[in-house]
Amino acid sequence: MSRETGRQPKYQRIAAELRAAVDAGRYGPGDRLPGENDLMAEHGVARMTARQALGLLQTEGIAEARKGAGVFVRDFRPIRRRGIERLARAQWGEGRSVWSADIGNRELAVDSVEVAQEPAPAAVAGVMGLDENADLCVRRRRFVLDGKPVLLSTSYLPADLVADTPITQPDTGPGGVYARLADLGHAPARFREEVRSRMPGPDEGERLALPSGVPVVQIARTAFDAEGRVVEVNEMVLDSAAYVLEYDFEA
Amino acid sequence: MSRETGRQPKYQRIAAELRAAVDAGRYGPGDRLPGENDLMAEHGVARMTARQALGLLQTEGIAEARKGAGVFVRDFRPIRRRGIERLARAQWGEGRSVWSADIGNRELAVDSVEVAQEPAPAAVAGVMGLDENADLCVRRRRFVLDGKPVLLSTSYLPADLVADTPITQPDTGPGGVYARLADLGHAPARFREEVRSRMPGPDEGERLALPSGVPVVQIARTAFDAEGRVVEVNEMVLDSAAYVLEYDFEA
DNA sequence: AAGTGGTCTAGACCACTGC
DNA sequence: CAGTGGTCTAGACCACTTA
Repeated sequence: MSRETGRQPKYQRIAAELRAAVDAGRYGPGDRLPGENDLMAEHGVARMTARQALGLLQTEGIAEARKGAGVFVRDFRPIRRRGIERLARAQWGEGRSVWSADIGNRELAVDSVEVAQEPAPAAVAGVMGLDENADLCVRRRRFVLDGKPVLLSTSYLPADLVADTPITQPDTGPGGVYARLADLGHAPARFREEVRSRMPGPDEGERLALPSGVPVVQIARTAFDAEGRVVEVNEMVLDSAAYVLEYDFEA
Repeated sequence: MSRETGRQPKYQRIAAELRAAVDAGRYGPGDRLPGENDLMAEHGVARMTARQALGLLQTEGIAEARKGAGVFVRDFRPIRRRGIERLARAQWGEGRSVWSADIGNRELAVDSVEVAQEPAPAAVAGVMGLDENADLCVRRRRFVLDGKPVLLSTSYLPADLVADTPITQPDTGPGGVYARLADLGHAPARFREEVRSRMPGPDEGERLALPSGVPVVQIARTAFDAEGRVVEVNEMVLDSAAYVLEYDFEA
């Protein structure tokens, strides 16, 4: 009878109903939601309308479609990435975090490494105070957690600085790139991290195996040595559903 | 003749073509892109297919639809938010940033203030070490830049600590909440910021006037006084297209 | 083999914007 | 008022997953 639906598109009403059901716990992480056919029958709408409703939940990161299988509730169990190790644990101790996050038994591993010498992208050249097209050593890595890719890292270093060092090799040895920079007398002394968020490009979405509608976090980390020279720029692209970034600092 | 299109859906091909045109600068920020009717004619596809292509660009944050007007190229001119003021300017100086950002003449202003006493949300109660349902002073604010809302801030403070102080008033006086906490002998000494990104809920999208497909950045800032007591939790939701977060720190 | 989501068509009506 | 994007229908074929 009634018609108390208000002036809201059908697909939004359907999405709101499903969203409420998830919030209320009637569907938990990993559970299968009603599919297109279910919604068409329940609400008497066309396929495209049911799709719009389910698409909205995916856009919001609540649900994830798996071809041929169904639409499922996503879970959010992020890695906690501490930007400032020095302060983190010592001063506070654990347990005072807003978002719980287990790193626990799960293992973060490098999936692929690629080292090349390339001309500097404009933004990186600007930060380093180089000419565009000046050569850089570029290290690209992909990190996987439990088999799922979660982080793309592209590290830029001045080619002249790192020539003929292990930094130009896939395996940089114990302590990694920063230890090798220290060997060269250019240990990083300060860092600047710039953080933003956006939707992935098609290439990034693929390399991170992202369900559609999941944003990425982009971190541009600049490393300065004691003299203030920029010795590295590292551009990272993170699956936003996989990470919480933590920064601890003093007033 | 040929059929060298590869095995890619039409709407992705159309979107890729538009994306390339934007990247190549053939469409600049604010320019109008070909609309649904244009794409239907040019590519000989149905309306829904043209819509999918344009929808993809919006999902990626490249374009923004304006009802009745057209689809336009978005621009990204973010505010630079410095997490760690103490270090930022003194040690480096400006100009070594990957993403340029002007704050310049544009003014960040508070749009609405709302103060209330409410029971603690579970996550906040946990951080503060309180019982759930313990009363908190809750301050909700919205910030606008050039008339566009960019930040929603919800600040939680222990009700007993701030009772009968200006903190319970909309206007907290010079120096704001932190100055008043200092007056009480609980000046914040340390901060923890937890940063994540996700798609906005429908309410957030509306309150921030977000075009569809734009993610938000969520910051949970915990303030500790010198004794380690949690004196404030501030949950912020930012328009990701409006902000770059910067954190400077030492190795 | 049955069911699922992914893509696509060819129509339609509406509200809104811009002139 | 003409054009735009927003919503919606009623079909269709395909690739994929699950069993």
